[in-house]
Amino acid sequence: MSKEDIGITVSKKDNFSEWYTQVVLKAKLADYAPVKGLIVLRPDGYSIWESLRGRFDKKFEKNGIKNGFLPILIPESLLGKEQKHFAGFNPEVFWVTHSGTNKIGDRLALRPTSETLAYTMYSKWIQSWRDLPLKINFWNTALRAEIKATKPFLRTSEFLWQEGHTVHATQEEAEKEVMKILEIYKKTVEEELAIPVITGKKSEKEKFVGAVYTTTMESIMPDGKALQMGTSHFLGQNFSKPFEVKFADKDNVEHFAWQTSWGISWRLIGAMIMVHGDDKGLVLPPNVAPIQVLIVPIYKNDEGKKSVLSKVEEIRKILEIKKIRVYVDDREGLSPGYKFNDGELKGIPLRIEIGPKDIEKESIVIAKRHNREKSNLDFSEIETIVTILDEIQKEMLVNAKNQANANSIDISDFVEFKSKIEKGGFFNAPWCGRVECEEKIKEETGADIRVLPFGSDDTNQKCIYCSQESVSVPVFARGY
RNA sequence: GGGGACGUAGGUUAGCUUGGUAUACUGCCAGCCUCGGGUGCUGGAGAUCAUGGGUUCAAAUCCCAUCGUCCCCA
Repeated sequence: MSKEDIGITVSKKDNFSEWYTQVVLKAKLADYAPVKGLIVLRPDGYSIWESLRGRFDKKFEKNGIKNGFLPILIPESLLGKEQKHFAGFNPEVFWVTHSGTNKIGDRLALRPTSETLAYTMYSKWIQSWRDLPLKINFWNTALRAEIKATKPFLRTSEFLWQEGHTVHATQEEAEKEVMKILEIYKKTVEEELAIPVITGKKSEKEKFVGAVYTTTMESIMPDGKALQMGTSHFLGQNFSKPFEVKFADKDNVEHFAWQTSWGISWRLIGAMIMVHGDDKGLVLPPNVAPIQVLIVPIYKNDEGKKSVLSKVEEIRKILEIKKIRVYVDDREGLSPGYKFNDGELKGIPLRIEIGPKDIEKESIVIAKRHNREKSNLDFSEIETIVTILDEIQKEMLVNAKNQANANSIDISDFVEFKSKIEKGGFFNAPWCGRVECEEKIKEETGADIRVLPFGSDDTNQKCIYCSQESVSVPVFARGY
């Protein structure tokens, strides 16, 4: 590896896939595990996850959702109880067949998702209307054997996620919950990760196996491909019936309950990398950055070192009182330039440079990561860094929105659709609502219906494929 | 589902055609020098050449098998 290779060696524009992998590895977010399709999360990567998790937990808690923990093994007999669900997941289930040298009769699945296990428990816990609603969230991992090419965070055979499972007395309440969760997801992703999303429903073909319907949030990546950012499912009574999740109502009549399930995964980290990163490496939104401010002290000799470092300490204290996460890079034997590049590779949102010249002028140099702008800031204005970080966070969302808009088009001609899909993008195209057309479009273009955005019903147009009357204008795209 | 590439030090890799005890850079360690955009010098540690078998006086190199990983396209 030459010196240049410490950093990112390909441009995001020319080789997106390679660029992405390099950022993940070189920014030390994750590394490949010795088993195909699995990755190891390193502290910088895990810290982002923890931070995101904290933001979600706060909102879940406000909504009356508590955290629990489920074991990882599910007996086949349970997993198979809801047949469509089982058929959907079976091809990618890892099975545990032995305990030590003994063969296990009812083999055990490493959970691909936990509906069947959770609802087995729920049926024990719920007897009365007084037990409802029951709202539990689980932070864990799920395992799905990926045959397709894997990619850190985006497609791995084991992934970190949360799966929430709620139970309600009425259909109306359950459906409200589905929407409430989707709103929490959208808000959190936009506010914390600075990634705009489009929310709506999945088509019948793309919905979660076992759900009545699936709501989703989708984002467009810079390479024009769509990424599913999170889903919230209305399960109706599809699971409560086979799993006997039922309760006695006030009138003492027994009813099957209404259920929801929903999840987001560390894919969100992958999305964040893709949307914000650049040729210098990772770019982190301040809200989730493990380190928000990097301070690089610059000095020529011991005397300069002393005065610079004491000033640095002063600044650090001011920032820490303001609850800003600060790291002083006082590593010996490394040049400032090295430290600048290192901080940029890791995506630290704001860098402070302070040397003898600055002490003299009573100011510091600040460099913003997201637009790489440098400017001066007086000692007396250090506290405004709180506001600056806030502005960065907002600017990143605006930039991402512009990027997403530039990648979305309204389209009503299939020939044009086919010719333009190669370059990627979100295509808003009218559709008749029939699965045959959906399948044909997928077959001929590789694009599927990512989302039927809320409010996209439209009967005044012609289906882009069959020209029959449209029912809506979904977002078509090729996906990850 | 289809196709391709690869496995040699922590990382990237040379050597393989034509068999003869492994090359460099980077990273790491120690010391010195430096420090406003990936510093320089000196010294040092680090490799059962993926695994198993075969051919041979001799295998990273040739042959067979196995395992593993990555990438691209639908």
